[in-house]
Amino acid sequence: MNEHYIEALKALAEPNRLRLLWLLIQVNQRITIAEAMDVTGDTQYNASRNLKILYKAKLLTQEKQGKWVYYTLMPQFEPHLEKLVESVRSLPQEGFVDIMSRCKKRLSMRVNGECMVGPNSEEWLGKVS
Amino acid sequence: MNEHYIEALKALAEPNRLRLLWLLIQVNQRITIAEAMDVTGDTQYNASRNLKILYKAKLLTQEKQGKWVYYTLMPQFEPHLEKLVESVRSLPQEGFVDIMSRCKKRLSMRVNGECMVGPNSEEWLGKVS
DNA sequence: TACACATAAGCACATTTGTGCAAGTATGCA
DNA sequence: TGCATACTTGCACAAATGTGCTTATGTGTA
Repeated sequence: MNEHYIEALKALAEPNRLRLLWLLIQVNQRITIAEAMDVTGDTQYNASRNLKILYKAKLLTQEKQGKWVYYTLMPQFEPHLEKLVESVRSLPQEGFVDIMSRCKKRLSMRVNGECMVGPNSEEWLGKVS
Repeated sequence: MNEHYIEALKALAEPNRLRLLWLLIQVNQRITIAEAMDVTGDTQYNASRNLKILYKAKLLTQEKQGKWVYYTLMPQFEPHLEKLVESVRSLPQEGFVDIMSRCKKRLSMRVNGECMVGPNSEEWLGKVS
């Protein structure tokens, strides 16, 4: 009954995942695992695993497109889950400014809203060096 | 920075503690460990430990009075924490009806708003048998 | 002072959770 | 058809977390 809610709380009670969801809320945009890796500096395993955990907690939707997997913020309709997401949304930006600018840089490499290059590309490394 | 927030999420991501906080929100009343034990059926150790974890996460306040320790919902002023508590408040009552009636029974044993009897008292066992 | 009782703390142990490494699946492109 | 690339899964292991049992602390009362 509220196992679903507990699962969402657990998913968020980990700094990397909280950061990921915060990002997805703020940029209001779907994101691939490759992009998440570049932005957070996480390994491929962790980026994939953490996004999947948020997905299983029904906080994100998943959408496969060619060789990319896009994750998007999932709209919530039950009041308690809606408020939980709002709570994350109102987290102060303080600790997130760096991540936020990296994310914007990474998303600017899109073409027609589509991710084009994989993780640790030349283009990306040039941009953030 | 948001370690405090993470700590609150972790504190809530456990069914017994979520239930305790939900109760404290709903009854809008301080509660002793003895009363929590009777209401939830938890052992003394777990009731004490879980209330303390919620207290350390700054979701409750603690107040010692004679041999009793009262815990009370702590008002939140930062938006993200305020909304987190509101999220718990809007959890559907479904799974909590039983606990809620037990809690009201237990609180009706108070005298002038003070807890008088310890856990597993004759009076309590008579009431719920 | 001695005793009863409410709560806290220490220890051992099982379960869960996070992480790195390595192998597997699936898609796009030459 | 073969290869590079995006992502997933399985395994081993360390760290964190939940629980029961027992023992300590601290308060009220006779």
